Amino acid sequence: MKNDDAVSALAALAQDSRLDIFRLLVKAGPEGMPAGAVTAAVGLTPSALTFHFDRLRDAGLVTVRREGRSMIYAARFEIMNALLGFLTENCCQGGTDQCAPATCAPSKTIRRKERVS
Amino acid sequence: MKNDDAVSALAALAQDSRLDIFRLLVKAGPEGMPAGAVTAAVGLTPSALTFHFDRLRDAGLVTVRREGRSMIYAARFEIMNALLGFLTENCCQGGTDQCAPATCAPSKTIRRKERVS
DNA sequence: CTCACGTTTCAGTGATTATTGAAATATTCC
DNA sequence: GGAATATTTCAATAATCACTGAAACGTGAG
Repeated sequence: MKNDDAVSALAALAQDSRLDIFRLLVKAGPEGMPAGAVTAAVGLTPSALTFHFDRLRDAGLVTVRREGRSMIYAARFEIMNALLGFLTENCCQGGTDQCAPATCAPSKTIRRKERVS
Repeated sequence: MKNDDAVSALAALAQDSRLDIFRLLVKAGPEGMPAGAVTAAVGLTPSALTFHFDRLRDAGLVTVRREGRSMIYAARFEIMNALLGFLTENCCQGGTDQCAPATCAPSKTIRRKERVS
């Protein structure tokens, strides 16, 4: 992942509603979910949603496909993964073990106290 | 790390010059480096630099201290770490192993030629 | 004290962002 | 075909952003 790609991915996630939207899509898994369901969940107008989806899509973080009259959006985990890789590399070049590897696999095993939603 | 903190950290890094600046500070290590050195490296005016430093500082990603007439900026690795943790958690909740843990520990093995001091 | 240095503060500017509401588009059902 | 549903497109608007240049501030040197 190049510098520019990282910047657009970061920019795509650097907004309240958009981060919410992406988290929803991550929870929805590779199948994705229809735009309407996201609209209902985050409480924005449909056109505002389209605006945010476009930005996420430009950054490569989501895909979209039509299914009947619905548009199904889905997270692209590979890109999110690439972003994490980029950040980890750029965070850890100090060489002084500042970034513990433990930080990066808390999803299933370790449960932190900072569970906020 | 809360949702809002993540958004400001992401926003702080979601900009070309600022990402460059932060990477420089990461390379500089916990000691940090004076604002002037950063100015010279990224080619912006001093006031533009102050603008970006402020944003990074608001997000908690850097600290600053005075040393003589210089202001020494340094990356806060703990915050970057917290951001990575937040993103990893929010990327991996799909439960389907989409985010391999392998992505997260490339720091020590690979050494680049970009040794600058 | 005065000067030079390194950096910040401030006012101003053009570009981008998030949002709204109305109209247009695509699809299914009757 | 016509109505209903799901979503996008478009124009407009207020807020925020990145940047510039001039002035101010704090610090050390002579």
